[in-house]
Amino acid sequence: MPAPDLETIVSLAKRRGFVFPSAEIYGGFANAYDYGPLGVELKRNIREAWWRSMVMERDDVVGLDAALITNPQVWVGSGHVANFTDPLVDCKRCQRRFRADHLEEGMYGEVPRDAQGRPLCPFDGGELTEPRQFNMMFRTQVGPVADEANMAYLPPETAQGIFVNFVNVQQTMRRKLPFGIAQTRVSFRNEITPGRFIFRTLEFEQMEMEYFCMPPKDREKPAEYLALHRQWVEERLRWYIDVIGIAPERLRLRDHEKEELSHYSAGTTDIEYLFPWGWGELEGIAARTDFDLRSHAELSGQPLTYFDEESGEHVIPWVIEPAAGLTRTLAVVLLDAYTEEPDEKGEKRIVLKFRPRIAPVKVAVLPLSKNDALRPTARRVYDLLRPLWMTQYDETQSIGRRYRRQDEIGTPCCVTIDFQTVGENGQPGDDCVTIRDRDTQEQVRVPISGLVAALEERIPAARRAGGSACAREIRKRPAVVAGRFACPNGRGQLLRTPARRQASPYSARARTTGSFAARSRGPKCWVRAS
RNA sequence: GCGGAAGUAGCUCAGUGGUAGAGCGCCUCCUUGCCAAGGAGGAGGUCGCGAGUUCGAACCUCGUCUUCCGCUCCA
Repeated sequence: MPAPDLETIVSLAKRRGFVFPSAEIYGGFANAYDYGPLGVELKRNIREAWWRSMVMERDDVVGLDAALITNPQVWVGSGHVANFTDPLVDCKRCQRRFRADHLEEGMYGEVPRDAQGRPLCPFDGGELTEPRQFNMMFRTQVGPVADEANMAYLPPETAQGIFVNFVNVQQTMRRKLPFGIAQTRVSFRNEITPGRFIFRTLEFEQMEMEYFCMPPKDREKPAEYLALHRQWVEERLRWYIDVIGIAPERLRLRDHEKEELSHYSAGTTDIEYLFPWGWGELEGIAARTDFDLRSHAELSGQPLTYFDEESGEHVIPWVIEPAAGLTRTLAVVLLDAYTEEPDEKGEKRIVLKFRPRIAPVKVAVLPLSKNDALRPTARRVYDLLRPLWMTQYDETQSIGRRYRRQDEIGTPCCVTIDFQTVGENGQPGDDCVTIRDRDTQEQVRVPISGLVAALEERIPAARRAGGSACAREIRKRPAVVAGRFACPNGRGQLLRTPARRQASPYSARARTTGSFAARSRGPKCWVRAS
């Protein structure tokens, strides 16, 4: 079905406790949202799925959690103090807004000018306001005295905490290139533009990884480096399709144009999603070269280098950065999971078809009716499941209504206790319950003693540290079909054919790089979770 | 930040100067034995907030906050 419009999702998100406008009792606050009981679970599940794919299941990436408020020099070294500032001018006549530097750089062609040579509005020649400096970093101060010496920034991105810790991590973890450092945390940007729901907010959570590799032999033609960038682009695209379950037809890759590239980047590819308002960025995979390490080394005076045994030289690693938006992914997951289908009576059934591992609530325990005979057994089943999965118990109103409630929050399995379970009219119960599937609405009857095993078929096992995939999902995964990956969720072929494994671009580190390739491309990654 | 539109119950909305409303949802009781059944009852709104006009304002005026659309911006 086509993607729902944004209002449908915003309304559902609030009605069911996923996302609330922030501080609603005080009239709200622009570009800020609060995550409700289901939203926090959904967010946590996405974050954990990322961490699992990026850190736990890999042997070449380690984690980090750096301070948010830190030495402001970090943001000088990163270039944000200088480059995150836009001089803005407005046309007094038509109210259009421009960046003063864009006018001077000829982005609008030859700009009309007044007698003093100052630029005028390129559209109607109106007078422009004086430029106002606008830095998108939030400032605060540390300690009781509010002066410039105590000034600090809230981080506008996640990457810098990783760069400043490069040597610490590399040495304590005894890492050889290539390796990565991953981090998920909140970032802050003083956006002047209202966002669309949680697509653009003042604070947002990012999931970033910096992948450090040997510098190319030829800075100008870093073919191997760009090939590694391409590998990561494909790896990350597959994550959205295979792990999170986003429809491939609503995902695309977009390479940044030269003019669009950031000050540090040798190339950036965005993974975009088809939002209700058009394509929008979900994740950017940037080839950051050695910009950050070099810049921090120069400013701090500390060498941020890696000693290459083979050549006997200290080198500054080059970096690939897959930077994903966690809160954006959450918006996409809600949009993409939303389905409406007619039921038998022609009524609308709203279902959030989350992947089981992403679903905020995994199981609902529902006695067939609110009857004292059913309750003790139902509570016993609830107590059995609660330590294993996020579980809800509901006995109010009709069973059909409760199924619909669970459909609307995307609960994959409902466990129903009926009179056959507990027995009636003097007949003994069979101690069996039914499991009702969210998507097919089919039911199977299983003994309570086998309930956990039966649910593990459908839901990733909570006992295994969050679980990666459920048994049924793993069985569904075709490895490689005729040399091409097929999509495990049955939605067709992936967008790209995996290239033949090529000779390692980093001959000195062939083994490590090879393991990257095999892991990301080979069939192993499909069956890993079993 | 500019222009336009909007803000009334949890959600969707009606209500054009004179008693605050509907449907759905939610809660309780009864009923109900597998996909949003039915009955009875109930909670919940100083109509975004503040000021003004008026005998009287959800309604008119101004300000303000928030949201949406369009610009603009987006390392």
